[in-house]
Amino acid sequence: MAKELAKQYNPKDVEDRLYSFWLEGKYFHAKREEGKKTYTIVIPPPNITGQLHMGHALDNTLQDALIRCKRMQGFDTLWLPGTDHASIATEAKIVEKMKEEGITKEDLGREGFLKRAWEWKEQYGGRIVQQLKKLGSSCDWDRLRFTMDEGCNKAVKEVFVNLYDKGLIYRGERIINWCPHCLTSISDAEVEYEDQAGHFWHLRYPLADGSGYIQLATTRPETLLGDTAVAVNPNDERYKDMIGKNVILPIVHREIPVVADDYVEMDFGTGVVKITPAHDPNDFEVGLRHNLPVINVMTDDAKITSDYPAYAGMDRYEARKAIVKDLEAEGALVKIEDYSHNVGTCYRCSTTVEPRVSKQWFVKMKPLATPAIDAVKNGETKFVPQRFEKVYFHWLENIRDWCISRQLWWGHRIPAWYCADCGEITVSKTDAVCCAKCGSKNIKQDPDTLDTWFSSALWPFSTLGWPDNTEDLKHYYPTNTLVTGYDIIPFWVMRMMFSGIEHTGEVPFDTVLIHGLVRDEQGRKMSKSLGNGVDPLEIIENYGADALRFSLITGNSPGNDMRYIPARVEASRNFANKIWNAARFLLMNLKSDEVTALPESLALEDKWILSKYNKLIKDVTENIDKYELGLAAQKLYDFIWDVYCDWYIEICKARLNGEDEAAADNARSVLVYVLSNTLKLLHPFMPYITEEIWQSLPHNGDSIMVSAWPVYDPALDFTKEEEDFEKIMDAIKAIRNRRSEMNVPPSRKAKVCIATGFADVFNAGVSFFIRLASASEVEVGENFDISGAVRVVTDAANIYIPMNELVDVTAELARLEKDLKKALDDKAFFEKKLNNPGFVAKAPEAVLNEQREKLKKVEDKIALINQSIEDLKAMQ
RNA sequence: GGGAGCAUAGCUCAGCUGGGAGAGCAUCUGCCUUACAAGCAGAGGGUCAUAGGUUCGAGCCCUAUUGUUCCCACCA
Repeated sequence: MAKELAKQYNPKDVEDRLYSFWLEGKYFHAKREEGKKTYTIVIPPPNITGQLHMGHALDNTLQDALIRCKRMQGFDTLWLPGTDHASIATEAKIVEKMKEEGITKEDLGREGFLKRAWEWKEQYGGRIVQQLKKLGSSCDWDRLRFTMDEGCNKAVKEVFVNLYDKGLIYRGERIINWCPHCLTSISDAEVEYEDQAGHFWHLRYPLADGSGYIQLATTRPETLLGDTAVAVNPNDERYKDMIGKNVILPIVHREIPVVADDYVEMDFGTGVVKITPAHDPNDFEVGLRHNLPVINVMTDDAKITSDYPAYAGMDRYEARKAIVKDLEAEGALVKIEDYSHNVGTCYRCSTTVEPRVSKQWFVKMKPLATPAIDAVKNGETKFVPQRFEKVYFHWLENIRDWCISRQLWWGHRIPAWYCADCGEITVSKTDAVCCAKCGSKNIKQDPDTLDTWFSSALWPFSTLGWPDNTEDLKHYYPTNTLVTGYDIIPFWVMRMMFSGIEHTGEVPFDTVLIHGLVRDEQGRKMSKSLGNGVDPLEIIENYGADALRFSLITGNSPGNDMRYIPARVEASRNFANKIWNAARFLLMNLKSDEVTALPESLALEDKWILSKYNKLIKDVTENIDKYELGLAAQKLYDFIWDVYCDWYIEICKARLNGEDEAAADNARSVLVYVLSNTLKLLHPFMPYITEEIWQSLPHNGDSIMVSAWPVYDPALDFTKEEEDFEKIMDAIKAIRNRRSEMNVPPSRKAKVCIATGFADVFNAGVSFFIRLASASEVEVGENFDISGAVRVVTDAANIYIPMNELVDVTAELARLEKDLKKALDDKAFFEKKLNNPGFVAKAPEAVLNEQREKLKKVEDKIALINQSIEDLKAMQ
């Protein structure tokens, strides 16, 4: 048949064509096959505004590898894809775009804005899906979901109402994190803290009775406008008699009390804290304890309110300057120190968060957190690597109520209506038309939307049809593996866990596979502002999806960050090319398209490769089962390149080019058998090239992706033959080594005489020495009486290469002495170990035997070297 | 302040339940050997951060130290 393939693998000729082929074959589609075990992954839904980045590439490569493997192993697999509406991120982008056009949200109104947002979603929401396809992701696209589609909306309302009815959702006036740029509240998890250089302003507040001053320090002097007390520690002797007195707030000249509260550290600063309940979470708590008034001094965009005409309209930093100046003028400023402190910023826009008291909706977390903690503690869900459990526990154990309302339009609108007549709140799954209490039609829906993570928290079951008890839900829930980065644990993993347990009574997945970040070459986080992001699509364009996938899978261990190193992608590309060329070689030598069985009579080398391949199946399968994908991929790399290509193909050339047609046919069968089955093992990692080659080789079935995963076969365990063949390999390596040391070019052939006690083994390998060890002819015997030969000794043979003119007996002796010394050192090493009574008594039998065998081999080798040395000496 | 990760070849990193240290890239030496120069055959290069400990045996387990990265945290 002699098919002609291009000399180099060209992914562009292959990828789109095969992806279409897979789609047409509906191989990605989950069919709900009765009687099969299920395996389900729900995708971490990428933001509709997003573009594929390296993090997605890694995350989805891992998922695809797992799902493809399980699919081949016969599971009823579902990889459910979808996208996230990403309320705050998307709304910010749209607003920004509108700004360029000179329009504001208010210009459009809610309806108009949402229309625009949906248009945006239609335009860009599909982009990321297309990009995931370029990676080779085998998602069930027929089940593509969106966090704001009809089903997810239904689930969101159901959950909201359920939690409200149980008293787990409430509305309250609390201090929350407010982003003055995004103009919305954000949750604790959405605040990122960073160290910022700032100042410490030391101030003094005069006591109202004129008996002196109290001195304190602050990093935010502008909040002084809202001070409603100063606090000291109740045990602080210095201030004991001031407790209960009043001080006069500088500038504002309002009298405020001195209160005693444990929150104040005596050793820090002066031991006095100004209390601004409206603008600091701790002060808010102090305020609650002491019934202090809450005075909000800022507008929603962090400008001073009109209550303070001198500063009204100034933003918080302008106001700070002005106030400091005024404090100084009033003599209230004692000194200014440089000070570095932790400042909360918005995780979306990096604006400094302003703590603010406002009326928001909250989820009561404690009752939900406890079962979620237990589920991981008792092993219902496990983290891989396990250490990430700590992050999970830490968040859940210290959790505060979750602020879920957002002052945004793009998202799930809160299903609560307020009655203008009686003030009752009506919470309903369906749109309310009248007040549930008084029946008044004068009701208004809450204008706010829900935190985007509120809907993602339901993702593993909302996408399967919940709250309806659909076939998919019955079949595929709970899901199996959740794959995500460690940075998403508090945002998403934790919330899916408590939501799943609360609403379905089951954990949403049994395993959370955590991976790290993909960093740039210098180890920096990839970011837009640094401009150091690497575009996975560009890499696919240049090197192919398989090369990208393989380099993301190998060379890192679960949970650890990795760097993107171009040379590694190149190495993976080269690996793809290597496989490609191995296949080309086979195709050039095959005679038919028919699948042939393994031959009845296997040659030594056939048994060797089959045995190696058989062990590979076991190793790779075990590694994947343990989520050690990097190890599995590495083993495949080594097997294909070093074992199959560098040795087995080379060895087979003798038979393929030989006279014996039957022997050549046998070689063909084994070559095809091993390659096409190894391709199956590699398929989860490199789906395209494996499919392309598998299809061009003799095969049964339509696609490698639905072929059966190879299984370890005890009948292919040829340990004895493996050892025998390795005797030949050792000899070939030793000859090559010695020739290289002596700078003998491969073109210079020489006779090889092998003195060995394993004559039958070496006789079976004669042709290999000719092809791989530059032998002109090979003679195998027990003893040779040759003068002036180059000597090579292995533990199984004494090899003579008569290249008289090259032989320098002195040099030859020196080499042998060197070999001998090494062998004697080895012998001493093993003897020492085996003479250690502790070792013999306590080491496991297998280890003992292994060491004994190694000793035996080295002793054999020493005997052979000694013999060779004596021969040479006799000739001198 | 609490917690976690990392420290192994010149560089980037593997090393699964402890049994004589590995890969890719880089370097050096030979090779266009009719699958592949994106290749083949060889070679050099490591006190596995430091100090203790457990063990017959430690890169791996324990303790401390140093350096580094990250996460969390209310010291104004």
